[in-house]
Amino acid sequence: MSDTHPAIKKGRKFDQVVEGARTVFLRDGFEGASVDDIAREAGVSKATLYSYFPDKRVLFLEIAAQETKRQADAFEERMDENLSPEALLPNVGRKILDFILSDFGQAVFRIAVSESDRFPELGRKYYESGPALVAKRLSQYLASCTARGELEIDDIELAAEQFGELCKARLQSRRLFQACCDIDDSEKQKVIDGAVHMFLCCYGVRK
Amino acid sequence: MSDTHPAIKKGRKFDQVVEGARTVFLRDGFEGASVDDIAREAGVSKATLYSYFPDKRVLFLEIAAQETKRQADAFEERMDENLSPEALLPNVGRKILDFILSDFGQAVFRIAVSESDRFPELGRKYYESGPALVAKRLSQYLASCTARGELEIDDIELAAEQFGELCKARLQSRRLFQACCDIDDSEKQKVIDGAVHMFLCCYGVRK
DNA sequence: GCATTTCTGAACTCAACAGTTTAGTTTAAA
DNA sequence: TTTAAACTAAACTGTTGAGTTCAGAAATGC
Repeated sequence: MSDTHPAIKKGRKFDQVVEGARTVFLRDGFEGASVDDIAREAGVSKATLYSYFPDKRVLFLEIAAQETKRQADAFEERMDENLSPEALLPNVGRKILDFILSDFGQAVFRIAVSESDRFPELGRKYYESGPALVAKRLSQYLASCTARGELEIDDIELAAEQFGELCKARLQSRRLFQACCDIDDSEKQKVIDGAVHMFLCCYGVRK
Repeated sequence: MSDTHPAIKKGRKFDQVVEGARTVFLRDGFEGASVDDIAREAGVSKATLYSYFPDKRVLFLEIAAQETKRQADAFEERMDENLSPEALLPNVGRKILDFILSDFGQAVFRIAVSESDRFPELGRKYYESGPALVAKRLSQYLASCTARGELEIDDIELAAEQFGELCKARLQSRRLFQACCDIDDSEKQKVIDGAVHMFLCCYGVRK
């Protein structure tokens, strides 16, 4: 942001520009967003906007970088490795699902999918700071569980990705393709419970 | 196509137009495609194109409808209900995964995601003729397995969706976000085996 | 107060693109 | 071979949107 690269920030309305761009790009995508829209939303003149960013592309990439970072931060917190899978997985699952179904999660996903052709870097960054990061954190936790003998997993990374996948079952596509109005809480819980059950069924140690 | 609605088809180049539009729309999306491009790709003049379709939107929806139907056809064949899950699931999983990773599957998914805001109908249709259809067919099969006592499932539809989800683990996003060059066969097989194993582990009857 | 930097807004250029028109050419069928 | 329908090429209109320019207004620092 402005604080990290003060050299880039020359004026007082930098943050307004970024904030406006964020709103409009997340709402309309790259092509869909017009620079005039962004300037209006930011409460700033076009000339000001162009004094900060050389073109629309660069502005977009700046926003995309910020948002993937924001996404990464949402998952960066380490999991408590001492908790049992029975206790921890439902919470993690719920967090993943809530994020995916949130307006922000949907918007970022949509942008990443539709623009990763035009901006390959963006696709990779989204992947690294989203799905890959979650899988990595989860893998670390699962490894400690297997070390403690609470789980039995041969391919830990695959297991982590399977769990992530199971949490999205049904609901991600339903929301993405507007196949439903809204998703109530009990339905989310059913999916999470199913994911945890299936996971422990497969990788839990026999009692 | 032309044969199903001969009333719409007035001239001999109808199919060329559709074919060209298909190529360009799948490659560039709705905004990214220009009508001049389509006409050039189709080997047809713009006037001819506009003699068939009133505007770009309608042309796009025609293509989208065709492609979702094509997608549906790929999964329409009934599964052999007499096969055991151990025998059938790996094949089904492989089919799902291959489709998702194919150029066509990727292109249609990408279009559906990025245009379902502009064309809500498209999103719904994609969903119905893709994920929902697969889940439905799979549910029917799983029901017959539980009836035979080969599987033990309480929520059959959820189970079907879980299996579908497991088959995409890791590889769909990897491909979608260009986080890899290409995906070799052994990796696909590993994911499918993992999916089948997990599924049977959870829903298979104890032996 | 005065000077400097930042910002404004409105008008502008330029290119791309959707859709139309027209005058003339090709095709195919009778 | 004639005729009508289908098609073409190319020029044209109107719009939208990216990026620029500039004369002047507002904020900031001294």
